[in-house]
Parts: sequence; C-alpha cells; structure tokens
Amino acid sequence: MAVSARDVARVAGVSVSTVSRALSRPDDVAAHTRDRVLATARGMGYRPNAAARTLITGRTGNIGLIVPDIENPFFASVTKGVQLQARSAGYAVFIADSDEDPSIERELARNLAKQVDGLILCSPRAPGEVLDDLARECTLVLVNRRRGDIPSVTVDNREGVRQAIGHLRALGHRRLAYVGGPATSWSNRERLAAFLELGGEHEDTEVVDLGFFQPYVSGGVAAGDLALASGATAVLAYNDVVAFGLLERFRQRGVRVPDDVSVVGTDDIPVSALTSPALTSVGLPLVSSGRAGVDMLLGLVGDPAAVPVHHHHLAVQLVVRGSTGPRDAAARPHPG
Amino acid sequence: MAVSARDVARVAGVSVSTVSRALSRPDDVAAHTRDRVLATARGMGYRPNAAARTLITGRTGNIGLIVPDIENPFFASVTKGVQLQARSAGYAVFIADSDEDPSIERELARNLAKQVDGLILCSPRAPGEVLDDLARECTLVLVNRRRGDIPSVTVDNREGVRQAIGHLRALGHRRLAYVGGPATSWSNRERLAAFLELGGEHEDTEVVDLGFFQPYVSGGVAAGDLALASGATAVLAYNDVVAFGLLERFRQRGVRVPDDVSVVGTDDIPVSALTSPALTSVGLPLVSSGRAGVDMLLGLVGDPAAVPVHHHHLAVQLVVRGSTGPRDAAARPHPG
DNA sequence: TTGTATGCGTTATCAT
DNA sequence: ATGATAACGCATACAA
Repeated sequence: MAVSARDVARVAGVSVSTVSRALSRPDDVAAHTRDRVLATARGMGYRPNAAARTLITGRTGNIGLIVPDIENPFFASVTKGVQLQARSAGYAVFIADSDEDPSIERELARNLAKQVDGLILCSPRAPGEVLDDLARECTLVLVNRRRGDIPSVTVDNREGVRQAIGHLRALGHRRLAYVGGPATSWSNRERLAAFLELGGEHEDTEVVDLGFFQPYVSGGVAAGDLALASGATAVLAYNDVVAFGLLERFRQRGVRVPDDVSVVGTDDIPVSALTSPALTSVGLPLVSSGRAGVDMLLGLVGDPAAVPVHHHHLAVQLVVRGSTGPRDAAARPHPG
Repeated sequence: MAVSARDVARVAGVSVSTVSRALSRPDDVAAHTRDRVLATARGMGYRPNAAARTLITGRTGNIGLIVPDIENPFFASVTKGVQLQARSAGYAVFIADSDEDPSIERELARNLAKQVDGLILCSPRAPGEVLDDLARECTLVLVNRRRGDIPSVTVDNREGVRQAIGHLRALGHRRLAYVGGPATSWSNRERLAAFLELGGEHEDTEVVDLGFFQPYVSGGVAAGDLALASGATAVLAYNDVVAFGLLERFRQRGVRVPDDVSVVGTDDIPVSALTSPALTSVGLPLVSSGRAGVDMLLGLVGDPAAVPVHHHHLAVQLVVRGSTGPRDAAARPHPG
C-alpha cells in the first residue's frame, strides 16, 4: 500500500494538516517542523494522492490534448510542443487520438474534461458547433483553428500563401495551381481563399484551383495528373504529405521536379528535408503552436477572471529547398 | 458547477446509492428505477467525477505511456497503437515525452504512477536498474525491450537481421556493414549481436561493424563515408532514420543507390515508403506493439494474482523496396 | 504555529 | 431493491 499523509504525520509526530501545509504552503509552518516533515516524507517516499487532492481543490494538474492522428507528423510535432511546455509547467498531459473521426472528438473531450484543468483541441475538421458546445463545457484552447471567441493559436496562413506565390513568381512562374486538402478543413479553406485572392492580384498571373483531396499521399497522387493537365508550371499543395504524393506521381509520369514543374508544400514537417528533391515548404511553427497553446491554457485556468477572448497568431516562414526552380529550367541543359 | 450524483438523486427521487448503482452495477437495481435514473442522469448531463471514484476504488481507468520522443515516427506509431487499443478498452492514456533524456524517465514514471492503473515504458536507453526499480513500484510493461522478468513486448530483432542478410546475400552481396545506433540502446545491442553472429555463419561473407551512431539523420550522414571506405557493397542501418542519413550522404558523394551500394533500414516507419529510392527495411509491427502492450497491461491489472512473468515476441517482415539491388548492378548499363 | 474538524463525490457496507 | 452511513486522502476554515 502506498504511504499517505497520515503515515508521514505519525512518523514525524505531527498532524496531517501540518504535513499537508509543509508541502503545499511551506511558509505557513515553522522552519524546523517543516524540515523534519519534509525529510520524513522524502524518506518514506511519500507522494500526495492526486485523486484526493483533485477532489478537494478541483484542480488536476493535468491538461488534455485531442488530435486526429498522432502518427501524422504534423500532429506529432504539435504534441511535442505541448509536452515540452506542459512538463516545464509541472503539468501532465492526457492525449486522445480520434483516429481521424471528428464525430468522436466530442465524446473524447467530454471524457477527458473531468480529469483535466483544460483542453487543447487540434481538430481541423470538427464542426464549428461542436467546438462551441465544448467551449461552453470546459476550458478550451484551439490550435491551428479559429472559431468565434474561443481562445486559439493559429498561424498566418495567408502570409504563407503570399510567400509561396511570391517565391514562385520570382522564379518566373505565371500559372499556379493549388491542390487542396479536405473541403471540411479549416486551414484548407483559409489557404484556398488566400491563394485565389492573392494570386488574382497579379495581372500577369493565373491561378487554378484543382479541387479538394485527401490529406494523404494518395491525395497528391490523385491530383498529380490534374496538375499537369492544368498547364500550371508550379503547384502549391495543402500540406507536405500531399506534396509527396505529387512528387511521386510526377516521378511515375517522368515529369522532372523542379525542371518541368515546381512543387511547394505546407507545414514543413521534419521529413520534408529528407525527400529527393527536398521539399520547398511553407514552414509552420508546429512545436511552437503546441507550446503557445499550453501557455494560453494555463493562463486561462490560472486566472478564472481572465478575459475569455484570446488569440495568438504565429508567423510562418517559407523554407526553400530543391523542389522549386526557375520556370524555364527545362530549356537549359541538365544532367542526364 | 458540474452536476453530481446527489443532484441526479434529488431529481430522480432516489438516493445517491441508487444512482451510483444504476451506473456501475445496473443489475442490482430494479428495471424501472434504473431506467428512470439513467434517463435523468443523461438528461442532466451527469458525468461521474473520476477523482472521487478513483479515491475509493483505487482504479483510475487510465494508463500511462512514456516515450523518448513523440516526434520520432517510431514512437509515434507505437503511441498510435497504444491509443487505439486503450480507447477500445475504455481507458484514457497519459503520455509523457522524456525528450530523449533517460535520466528523467524515472521521475516522469513516478509522477504518472499515482494517476494510472499501469505504465507502458518505451525506453530504449534507460538503465536496466531503473526499470527494475519502477517495476517494483508500479504495474509496468516494457515495449521494445526486455529486462529480466518484467512483462514486455518485443520484436524478433534476430530474425529481422537474418532476413536482411539473406536478402542481401541473395542479391550477391558478400561484404556487409552494420551502422549501429547508440551504444546504450537495447535494440541496437540485439541487432549488432545478431548481425555479427549470423553474418559469421557464412564462409563466403564478411561482416563489418562500423560503430555506434546517433539515431538521427546526422548519424547516418556521419556513417556514410565509413561505410564506403569499408568496402562493403551493402549496409544495414540501425533504423530507417539513420538509413536516410546514409542515402543523403551517398547522394552527396555521387554514390548511386542501389547501383553502387544497397541500403537496408530497420523499423519500416511510414515515411520510408516515400523516399527516393524508397527504402528497403526490416518491418517491425510498431502499431501492434503498442496494442499488445496495452493488452498485456490490462491483463495484469485485471487480475492482480496474474503471473507477473509475461513476454510477447512479435514477428518481423522485411519490406523490399528500391534501395537494394544486385551487387553487380554497377557493371550494367544504367540511365544517365 | 499547530491541531481539530469538516467536506470534496463517489463506492461499499450494512440495514431496512 | 433501496437507503443511510462510513470511508477513501487530502486541503482548508477555524479553534487553540
């Protein structure tokens, strides 16, 4: 059986409340008593029972994180950030993987809600109304999504698209295509809108929306032929994984990247530096997003009177690698 | 404020005990009473307080998972398996990321121990004594590592090495090199030993141990030149990420894969299918390992009298892709 | 400064 | 079959 505060009290010759105080409010107890109690506690390997403490204080010292797929490098990186920041603040983290099924995220959230001080929701595809409901039920922070006044951490998708378009135009590309993610994805809606609007600002540049695709390699493979048929010389993909699918399909078709067509991904997940060619990508601060989400959440739970409207918008930075090149590269000599 | 069993009892016109029973042991309550109570509870949005329940039952309904780095695809996949199996069993999972620092894993484990029914430890590098200590303090299952009588889920590393060597010999390779992971890694010790022993069984085949390397891309990059200098025509890497480093360094050096040298990775993480060339890899059942760990753990907590010695050894399967080819390929014409 | 007493929300024991 | 009551381990208000 585990050692309780009562055991420590008995051995140290004090009352349970003194043991409790010695640990949670050391200043309220005499120095010598405190030292003796703490020494005894340590010697006996005493660890306060979290359940009992939670029952009375109402605080758990835990936070919850819900992601669609922990195997997806995007969410793995966000999770990393959450982990790092939570630990440095002394919080433990529950994590629930919805396995890409938005319909169960609500239930997962409610299950966790009772055991955490707050919840971080990284849920690109859950219906907005579900987010509203959950925000009413528990302390909530959205990551990579914004919905009304729910506290959220987002990235500057519009600026990312702007950088990508600027980069491609500087390389001479004048006909650009966008390979979208799921129609229900919040980020995709933002990026698509930005692509059409910002692309349309240039008289000499045409933009093509190739439609919605699954956010997997298969989605990119499926979009590959459409991209070629569109006449675009450069393609921006919803995310890096879709971009990998494009690279794969282009390779199958004998289309060279970047000589024949340039490809830009989004997210800059760690593996994007390793493909061949390495992927030019709109770099999102994934780990930082997780950290910022924790900071925001702890700020909210720390001060219940804090203004519930809070948004954090993080900067993005295009990372240029081998998958983008000049439009006229095909006309120049190349190895092989 | 949240609705408690007391509130439900008042509304339903019964006692708290009946509310409790209606939810946890429905058979002990009259059908019509039960239905009324359950309907009321649902209507009021009642969710039992986990902390209070834990306090009296001693069970949390949670399990803990400790991994060195959630951003590493290997651990992300294991985590996925843990998630899936835990959820299907109605358990929530705490996850702690030690950020590759084995010295804090013990503390992470102890922090979690109080809030979980059992712990899954995926810790390739923690000292064995730490594992022994933890196993004494809480219900523990090791994944991808074996230590004494601590319940564990492992994969057949030896068989994996055997398949890799067999594959490479079938392709005509007779001088094989092994690029190791960290000296402290349990898996690496297993694989290295198997490599030296199994390779030595063939009169006509030489095996070379290139030493220990960091389990990152940088480790593979660092090993690349040694591999070439060793005269080996095929290289087996500690894991896929190290193999990526080899591919990168070989590309820099103008060495073609698989024409000039063949490369085999280990783990078959999802991204290994996406590189160019795609990576031949000893496929480990990562998701299944996580699931098996949960099964084993729940078996242990379900029956406290269960025999504490339990091991699960999972099969591996070499996945052949583009990074391995015949030894004499260089002599044949090739594109370019 | 320290001890005593109360209660957090639930389950378990014992009456009824 | 149901209700009253104690107990889980701790934190806190209050008394000393």
